[in-house]
Amino acid sequence: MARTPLRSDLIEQITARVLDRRLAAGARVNEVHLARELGVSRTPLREALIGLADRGLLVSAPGRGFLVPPFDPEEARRLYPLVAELEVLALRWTSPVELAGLPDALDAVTDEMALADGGDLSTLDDRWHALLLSRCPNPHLLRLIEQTKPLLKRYESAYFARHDHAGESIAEHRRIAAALRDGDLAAASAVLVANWVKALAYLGKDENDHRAPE
Amino acid sequence: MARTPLRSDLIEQITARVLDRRLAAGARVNEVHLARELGVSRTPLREALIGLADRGLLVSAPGRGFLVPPFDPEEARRLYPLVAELEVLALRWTSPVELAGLPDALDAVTDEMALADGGDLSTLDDRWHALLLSRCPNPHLLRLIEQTKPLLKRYESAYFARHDHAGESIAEHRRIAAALRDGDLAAASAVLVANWVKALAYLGKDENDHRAPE
DNA sequence: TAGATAGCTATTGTATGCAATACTGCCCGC
DNA sequence: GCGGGCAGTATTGCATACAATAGCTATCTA
Repeated sequence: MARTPLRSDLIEQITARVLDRRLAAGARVNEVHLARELGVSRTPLREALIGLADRGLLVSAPGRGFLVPPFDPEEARRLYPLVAELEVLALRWTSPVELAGLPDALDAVTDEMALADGGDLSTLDDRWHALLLSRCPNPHLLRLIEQTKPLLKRYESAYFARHDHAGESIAEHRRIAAALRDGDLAAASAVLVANWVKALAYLGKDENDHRAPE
Repeated sequence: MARTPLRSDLIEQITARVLDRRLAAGARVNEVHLARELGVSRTPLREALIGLADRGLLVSAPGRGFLVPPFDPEEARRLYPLVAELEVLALRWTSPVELAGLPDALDAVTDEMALADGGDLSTLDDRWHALLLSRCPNPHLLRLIEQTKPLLKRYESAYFARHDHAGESIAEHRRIAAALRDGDLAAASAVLVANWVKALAYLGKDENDHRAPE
């Protein structure tokens, strides 16, 4: 038998398709077609779809299967502060000594960001945030964060591509690391929230680009 | 076809079985037996199990199916503050005018609690908290809370039964409602967190009763 | 011509079937 | 007596089959 269930791989693949809009916002998911395309049967595919629906990346319409939720500026306005506050909470629950050990590693990733361009930026940003939270001892909080971020990334995918604000974001990352070095959790949290809010602000500029074609 | 998918009912029924320990902590879930017992086939049952595993109420052991996670005092110590902080966040994001409209309805539920006894207390407590959060405009945060509470309830089930602290909890509920009436969000939040933390403290007293039989 | 309706197809929701792994008990060797 | 290995069974994971609804098209009616 498979030592890693098919549905795990499928969740990743389908998530990728939602994020890069091969599965368009507002579109229904045809189980037979998608199963053919992914080379699996409907059973594990449905299991994956259910998992994604539980996380909110898909919605289940009884009798009509699953569909990709339409883009909704309001939803983005709710998701960004939510992730920001969850990350702050994770920081608050990380022991000071663990936090003190993070800044060097964080800055190393930031250095990479300064050299990288375009598509890599988003990946490195993910790595940076994952590292920031990596010492939080509350696995349930981390699970909630991991479940929520893909929803946000759907909106964020255009952020790094369209706006040349990488420098700004990088500077904020360094400020957060510096604050952690000083043991100033409040300052780190403030900049962290600002970082997320700013991402939302940039997003708002071209929110119409994200609407469902209808 | 079913207008409400079977898996929804199954999730409720299985959740109930986990909470009242008909599905014991640490035990494996036998899909064939459980499907027979619930009168459905394995397919929707598995869908329900996967949904529950996504929420953390079950864990998936590749090749070995699903099992009920063992009780872990450490986990309880993480879950209670998490739910407390999430509820505070929900309160923070509820508009002041909406909040001002809540206390009367909240106290009505509290009145019921004062009259009720035993098993009903937990249900009423749930109703009270649901009402408290009902005006929060962030559906994703509410979803996270709803997903997390069952995990906590597994630990909490002994709380209301074993300790005669109902009066204390009721008093705190009234203090929260009063603070909301005064528009004092900080005070309401503080008591709310204290309420959750106290629940955890009581829990700790007989945590050994919650261990898995092994 | 616009709207309703009936029949047909597409698609989902559930059940069953099949293959591979994990568990159990027993036997054997040490 | 005890641990390792082997055969048989139990159980999972995936695939397929079936039944019922949702949606679409075309025709009919007003």
